[in-house]
Amino acid sequence: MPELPEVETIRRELAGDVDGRSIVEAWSHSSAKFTPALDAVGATVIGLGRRGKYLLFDLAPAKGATPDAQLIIHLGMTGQLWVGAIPEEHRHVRAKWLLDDGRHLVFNDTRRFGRLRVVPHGDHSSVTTLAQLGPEPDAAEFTPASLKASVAASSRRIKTQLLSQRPVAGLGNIYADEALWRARINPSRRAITGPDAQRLHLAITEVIAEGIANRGTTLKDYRTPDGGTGSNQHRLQCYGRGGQPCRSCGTELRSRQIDQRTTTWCPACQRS
DNA sequence: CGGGGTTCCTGGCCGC
DNA sequence: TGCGGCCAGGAACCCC
Repeated sequence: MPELPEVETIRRELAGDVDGRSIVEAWSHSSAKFTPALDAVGATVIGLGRRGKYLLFDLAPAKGATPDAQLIIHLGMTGQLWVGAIPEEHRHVRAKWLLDDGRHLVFNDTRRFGRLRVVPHGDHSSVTTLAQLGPEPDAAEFTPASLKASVAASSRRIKTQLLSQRPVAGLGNIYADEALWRARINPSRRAITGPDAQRLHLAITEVIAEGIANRGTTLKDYRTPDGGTGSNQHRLQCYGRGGQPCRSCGTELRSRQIDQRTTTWCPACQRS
């Protein structure tokens, strides 16, 4: 499931193929999640950015002009994005844009949890999670103090809060479990101390940076734009390891649902 | 406005 | 072999 490291890897590898390209025509699946793809026809892509798990294509009316719109794409669970041909096995193309170099920007999404939209440039008010998104993990505004304050503003469980994208942007189920394990914080906690916040802040910045360095975590569907896989799945210490021994202390890791998400933790290292 | 519940989706896997 | 049931889960959306 593309989280920040996967989306950032896609952004880096896709940017050179779309920058400066005009969109000649578009096609989309009939779902309202994808039909806004057609709104990008006629525009020129003059930059590719990212906030959290959202890709932001800067669109201008002409090459080199100031952007007046943005194509926002969220990849959901199984979204894939690349520039080039559409091989036979990709049966779940949900949108495609013909570029002025004759190639297609392709959005393939098996389970249709992804979505996209074209908005006035910088106006994210119609994408609520994006509008309320917390700071990037590597931003100066993201500090142990900001993390502690954000968590204190709600009484929900820490795992739930991290997935809400408000204390910090970009964590999904994988990197949230990894960060909490590394910081030795129980996912069911509803408040954190100053030292907890220090450890969790460090753990989040580390797991995200390492995920990017490893070009993302490929468990099943995630692919980079060139069709390759990430390698971070070989570095996971906690996610998906319920019933197996903790890599730190040997205790059997436990799993249970928190807000309908499978959550794994070490009952010894991550005491309540 | 925060928070809880529901919904969207397909494919892989399991047991019968 | 076929098939029903279950599971994976990010975020929009509705409602109180």
